[in-house]
Amino acid sequence: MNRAITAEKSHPANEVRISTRTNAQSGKHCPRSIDVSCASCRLSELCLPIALNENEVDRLDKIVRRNRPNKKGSHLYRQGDRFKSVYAVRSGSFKSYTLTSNGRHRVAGFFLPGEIIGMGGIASKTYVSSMIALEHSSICEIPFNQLERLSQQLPSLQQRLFAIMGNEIAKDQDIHTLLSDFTAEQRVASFLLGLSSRFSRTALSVTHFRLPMSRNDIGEFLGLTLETVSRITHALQRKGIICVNYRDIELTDIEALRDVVEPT
Amino acid sequence: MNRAITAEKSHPANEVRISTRTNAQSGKHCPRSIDVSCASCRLSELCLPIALNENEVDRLDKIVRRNRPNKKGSHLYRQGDRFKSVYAVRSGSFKSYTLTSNGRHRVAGFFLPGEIIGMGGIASKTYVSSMIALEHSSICEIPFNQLERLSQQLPSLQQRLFAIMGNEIAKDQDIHTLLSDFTAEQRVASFLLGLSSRFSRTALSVTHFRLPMSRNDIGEFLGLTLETVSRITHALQRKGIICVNYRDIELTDIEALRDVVEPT
DNA sequence: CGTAGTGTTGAATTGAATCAAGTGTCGTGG
DNA sequence: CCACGACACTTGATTCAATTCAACACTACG
Repeated sequence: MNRAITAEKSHPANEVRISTRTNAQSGKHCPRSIDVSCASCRLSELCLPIALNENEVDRLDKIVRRNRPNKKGSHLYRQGDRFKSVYAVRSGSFKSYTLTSNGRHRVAGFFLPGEIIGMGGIASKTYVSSMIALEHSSICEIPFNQLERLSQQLPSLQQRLFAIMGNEIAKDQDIHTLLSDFTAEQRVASFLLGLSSRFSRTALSVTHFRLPMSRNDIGEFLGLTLETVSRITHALQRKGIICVNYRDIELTDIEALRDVVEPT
Repeated sequence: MNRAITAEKSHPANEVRISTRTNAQSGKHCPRSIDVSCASCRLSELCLPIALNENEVDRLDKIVRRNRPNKKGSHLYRQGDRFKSVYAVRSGSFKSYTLTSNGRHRVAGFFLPGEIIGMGGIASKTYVSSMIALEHSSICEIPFNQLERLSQQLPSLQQRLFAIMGNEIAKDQDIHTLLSDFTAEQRVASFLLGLSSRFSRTALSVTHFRLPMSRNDIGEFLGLTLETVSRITHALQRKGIICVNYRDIELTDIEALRDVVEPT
């Protein structure tokens, strides 16, 4: 049915290499390139640099490490590792998961470009979950003690950090609502809407995207089984609200989808 | 069965008044008193002042407002109110709740002495949940822009704030696990253990305490109905693991309770 | 001392999990 | 480049844990 050509697909993996070419449209570098500075990164309006002036971004830039891209399935860090850095997703996507006491997986969250990873480890000095790349991805590493020191000198950076962390806390409250109040159908609908709005900041289309995660991942995140996720997506399709083809999702009626989450 | 005399009960409500008497045992003021300084507050090892030196605590102390005690059922703030301050619980307890789209309540969390309230509002500049006193309680108000300014000058305060917020993020992940993975029995057991360890920092007994919240509150927090909470607590009692008498809880076999959460 | 609110308990119902069998897709190695 | 095998996904039948509905008991507060 849907032959999706997503933004991801337009960057074949073998195109990822050191590059200094500028992005034709925006004058900003493709975030896949290793040597992109914060000032020239296409994601600078989403990420840490918001509200920093040119000089401040330069100073932030000096402590950011742009590592080699992460292969699909590779770990950024593991639960229990010593906390050293937070990370900003540059391209691709990650999932964080914990191993529960009974040995089962549980997905704690998904992370898309522009989002900050690893803040759960600040207090305990230990990462509280493992982080794994869902596809070929790249990140910026920011050593936290340096970030702390710098935000001591740059009030707007400190402010930005408090805001990012406060936002994380607020977001977790929404997940709490979802898990304690919502039916399976509401959860899946809410999940798709959330992904859509997060994709909208970087992807080509708000209504048509490719899921980077499996049904099982979605289930473990939403507190459902993979079978239920599959059943629900197809039920939503039968109602004409979305169009599913494996990981290819098209939201054909966003209003109806919102109505599933909050019946009016 | 259990005639509980809790720490709370030993401070009759009418004892709460302006006072400069020092606490006989510790030389520190009773946290109920309105004019207790941070330096002399019994909770200083739990709250913001940890890791601050004398001079730093004094400067923090200057921006803290010690408001009149909150009556049971009174609101500290409401969902949607403009964010101005974070609060430290001095005595008593609070619950935060949100009104979901369908008009139902949902309890986001409970807050005990020494814990910090309101950080979800930092990013949006608006409180994301309402906060209500579960009993006669008192708090310290800390205007956030002043706190930000001060932590710009005091590295250890900034560090402490990052740690508190990071801890909040890590804690939310545990709740996520609880809600997506645990059975009703595991949730209740985990909830009781969590309360116990939090009470242990300020209350007289780790194994015997009085719940400040109703079965309905617990249910809304754990994603269960009040009937289920009631059934489970009595099932745990029948197994000899706890002893319930309305809001009076005694953990008679903590090891067995841990075993309910993580079967070995 | 009465009553509204809070908690307990039972029976019936149901939404999602589990168990099970099959189909489709994609990455890999020949 | 194609074929194979592993994995991901779909779909159906059955089971079960928790909800819902309902009636009643206890407590605590004015």
